[in-house]
Amino acid sequence: MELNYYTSEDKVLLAVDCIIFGFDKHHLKILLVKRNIEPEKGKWSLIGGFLKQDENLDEAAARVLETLTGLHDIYMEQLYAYSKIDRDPGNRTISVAYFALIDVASHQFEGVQLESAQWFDLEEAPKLIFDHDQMVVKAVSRLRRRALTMPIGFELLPEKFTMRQLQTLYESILDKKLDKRNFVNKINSLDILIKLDEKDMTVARKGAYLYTFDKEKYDRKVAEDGFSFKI
Amino acid sequence: MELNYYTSEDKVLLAVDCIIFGFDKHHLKILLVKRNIEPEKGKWSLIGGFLKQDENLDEAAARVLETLTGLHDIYMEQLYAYSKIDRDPGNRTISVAYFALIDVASHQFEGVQLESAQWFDLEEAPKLIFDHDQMVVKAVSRLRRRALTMPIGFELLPEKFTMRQLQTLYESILDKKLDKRNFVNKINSLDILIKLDEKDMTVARKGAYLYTFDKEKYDRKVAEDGFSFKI
DNA sequence: GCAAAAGTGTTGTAAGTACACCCATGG
DNA sequence: CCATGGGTGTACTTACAACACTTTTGC
Repeated sequence: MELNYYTSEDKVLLAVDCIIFGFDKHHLKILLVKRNIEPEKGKWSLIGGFLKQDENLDEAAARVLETLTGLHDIYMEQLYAYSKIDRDPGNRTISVAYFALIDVASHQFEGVQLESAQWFDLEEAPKLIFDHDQMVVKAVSRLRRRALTMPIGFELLPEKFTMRQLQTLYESILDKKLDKRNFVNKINSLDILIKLDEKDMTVARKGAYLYTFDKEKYDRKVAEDGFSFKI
Repeated sequence: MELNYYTSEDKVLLAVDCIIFGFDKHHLKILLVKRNIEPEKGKWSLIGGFLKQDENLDEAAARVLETLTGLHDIYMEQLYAYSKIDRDPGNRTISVAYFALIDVASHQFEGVQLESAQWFDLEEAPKLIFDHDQMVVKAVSRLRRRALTMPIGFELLPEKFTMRQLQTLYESILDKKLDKRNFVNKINSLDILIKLDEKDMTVARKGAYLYTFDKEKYDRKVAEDGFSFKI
């Protein structure tokens, strides 16, 4: 039974749109779809959907992501609410943007083949409908800030990765070259990776050591000391 | 004429709630109201209102603020969208929180007297309705981050202020003591204040020099060099 | 003349940045 | 044996942190 106060107030359509970042060992990518409903049918767009009565925004964003990719338990974060009156010519709609981080390689998701979804290099992405380009710009900037202060880069990498992959990822996110020795020193000084007795031999004759992120150790350090991740 | 696509989708009530920060030369404060509608009538709350069809969220937040305080052209920033299903027992409502910065002293606003609104020291604020406490926590953390990286502290101060007032403001925001000499050196090295030939004689026998924020100079520095404000 | 707040520099320490060579291996 | 990318340490520079005494003037 619902009480229904505020009966005289306007109601609106509330959408979520997801900026999905991926990394394919060389470039930072975003996942886009060809929109299959009017208006703007056939144009490139972020994936999105409408909030339902029985879910909160986080759940709606996760649902939208899972519907397209089949993936769940993905890192997602609310970005910003977009509310320009005529932002969607189809109807007055407010959209709350979310961004998600997934590892392109590890997850062979079916959805991307089935739907008309496609990965784009961030620099080569097409123009998007509505205010979606604006959302992407903000998402990139948020990702950059997060990557510098939280260990979220690992969400974009496979379980096991080389130092060079991690560095390339950071170079993609920050859009600048980093010094190899300084980067390794910095990462090692954080002391939150496990160096495995295993090498990736595909990457060089010599091979390159594989590492994994030690989440337990990281969580312990944060809880115990006032440890804070900083690149 | 409206097109009305998406006709089968659920609509929701969309509210804005404002965390209004002030500074009274000693303490960081927030402005709260005694709620005058059901549910939770009579309890302390952030000021809020519902989004109307003919305005975007920024406009709604500005309207809500002006309705209570009579103030306009106030620094406001969108914080986060809160969407827990039963967050408001009156009805399913999504709320987008905004925070605002105003100078308590310079603005003698009538609203605060008329409505049952009241300034509270941040530490002494009462428990608030719904998820408003959670909003305040996030707003404080956002304010802290902004204050360290953008010149928004001046929004909370009168046009003319002393170095000590600026330092006390930062100490309130960051909730820690700062070293007087280091603080002055840091601020002066930024080179964005104008030192006036005028002293505030109420604050000490000796008097204290007054300063103003040189917004033009700041904007120029940001545009020309890659200058970035950092405390 | 003294209480009360303003004003002012230096030195040590930690973090960041720049930089070049050897190693291991598959072909 | 050589081409390729992996792996490693040091010196310099810059930002941050700690710290104490003199000045002014109303009472």
